[in-house]
Amino acid sequence: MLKKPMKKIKKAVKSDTKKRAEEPAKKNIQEEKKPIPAAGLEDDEQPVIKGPKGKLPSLLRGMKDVMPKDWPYWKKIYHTAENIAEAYGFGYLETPVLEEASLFIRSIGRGTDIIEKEMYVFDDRDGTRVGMRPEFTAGAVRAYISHGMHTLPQPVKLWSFGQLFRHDRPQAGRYRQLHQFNCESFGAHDPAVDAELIVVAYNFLRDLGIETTVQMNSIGTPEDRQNYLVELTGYLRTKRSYLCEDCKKRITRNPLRALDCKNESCRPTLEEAPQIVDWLSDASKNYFMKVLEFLDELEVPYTLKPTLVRGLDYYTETVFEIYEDPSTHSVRSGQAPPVAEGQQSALCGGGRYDLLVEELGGPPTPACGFALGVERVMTILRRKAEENKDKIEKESGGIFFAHLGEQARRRTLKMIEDLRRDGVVLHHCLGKTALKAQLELANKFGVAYTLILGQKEAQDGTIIIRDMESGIQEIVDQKKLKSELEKKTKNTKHN
RNA sequence: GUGGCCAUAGUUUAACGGUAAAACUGCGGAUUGUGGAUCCGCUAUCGAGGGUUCAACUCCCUCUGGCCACCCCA
Repeated sequence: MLKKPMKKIKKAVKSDTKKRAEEPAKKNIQEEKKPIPAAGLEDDEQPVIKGPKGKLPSLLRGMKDVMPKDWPYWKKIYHTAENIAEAYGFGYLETPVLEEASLFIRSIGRGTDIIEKEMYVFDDRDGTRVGMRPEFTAGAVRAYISHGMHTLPQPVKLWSFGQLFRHDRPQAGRYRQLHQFNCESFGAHDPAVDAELIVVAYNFLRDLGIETTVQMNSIGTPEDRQNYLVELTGYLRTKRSYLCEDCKKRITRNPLRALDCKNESCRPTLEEAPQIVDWLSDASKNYFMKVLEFLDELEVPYTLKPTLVRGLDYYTETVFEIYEDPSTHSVRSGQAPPVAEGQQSALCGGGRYDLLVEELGGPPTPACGFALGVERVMTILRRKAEENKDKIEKESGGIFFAHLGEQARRRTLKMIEDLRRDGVVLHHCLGKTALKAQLELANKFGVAYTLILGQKEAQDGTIIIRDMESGIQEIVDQKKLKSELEKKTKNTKHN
């Protein structure tokens, strides 16, 4: 019925775009791309009812819709995060997506990629320079200070879950709008705090069925690090000719990254490079040892990774990253896993930042935290679901309500309303009159039972309950419907 | 930000320098009280713009988008 009009609309759309295109045909593309502040609104303000005008705006690069079929995964991840965080005594904190840009710049650091090329920054209508949060810590610190949380019993433990924005080049497991599960612990300089955070992240992943290993390092105090960097760059410079092109660039840009070089030819040189551990003060070394002891105690598997540094400026002492344990990947002979590319990137990263609170204007407050990439976890869960064919998504169940005849149709809504109030998950389609069509739908929804209310039943005050698997039907008094359903759904649940 | 590969219906995939084929899904139907079967019908001017050509989805360029590597990060 709708086909013809649709076709017309589509054609109209096409010809419309063609006309538009023809007029400014001589204009080059750059001109068209110029921001058109007022005109930008015009299209949107047209009444949409008449049909689409022009091309459907595409999804912004690096953005992603969460579709109904994705939701079971999201739900699972969110609830796992919630359960874990609250079990460990973290309180939920939600800070705004928008903050003064300077907050992020000051905390993350001017030279970092996140600030230099990834943060979404713009002037608000009142001229305030605002940034969309590229990470959680800065906002949490701001909240800690501005709400005077240092007067609360320490440590103050906070967890957050939400979206972040980074104008990065999209890739598998990497988006411009991303979600993180974030935990912070303020006010305690205590190895147990670091260890607890790691355990929270580790257990979260384990609860989701992901086996991981933690990579640990300490980068000491800023002074330790500075001294070490001088030494390291000095070393790399002397060995310059032995290094690959990338590493040569890294000497000035980010010497610590060079240590991580995957290039075989660099390895011998880099293995002899000075290690940061040797440049830590005794206090830092001691502290780090204690963190590791706690991890041993907690039976968290970890490896030491002297090359581990974090990309954010505020870190001090303990830093860690969590990766999926490669040995747990089910390897299919010869074939590369289809979706598994995200495995190389860290699922979680974090560390201690003892100076940040004070730097941002708060009282001197040690702190530690981690961030966990939800999309990356999701990639793994998806892959696992595919491999094991255990579908989280197929939570079949629920009930379909079919009706037949005017009288029944009229009563249907009311009955559905009552059932819903009792927590029954109901599907129905009042628009369809044919019972056949309704049963077809019921089948597609995958419900366990279909209720059939026909003319006869409507008059008798009865209703049919049809078991969709066996096809067995029974006629029940409408008044007994609730109790009958309860019985049945309980039974199926126990099965 | 740099480099490589890619872009056809909702999805997965064909073909061809002369206006596109199929599968799955969806919707409608096969005389309104019975589903998961079958059959029939409908749904794409081929990501966008420009160029070459009598003619382009098919060749070239630009843009946009996707994937991957680097970079970086979660």
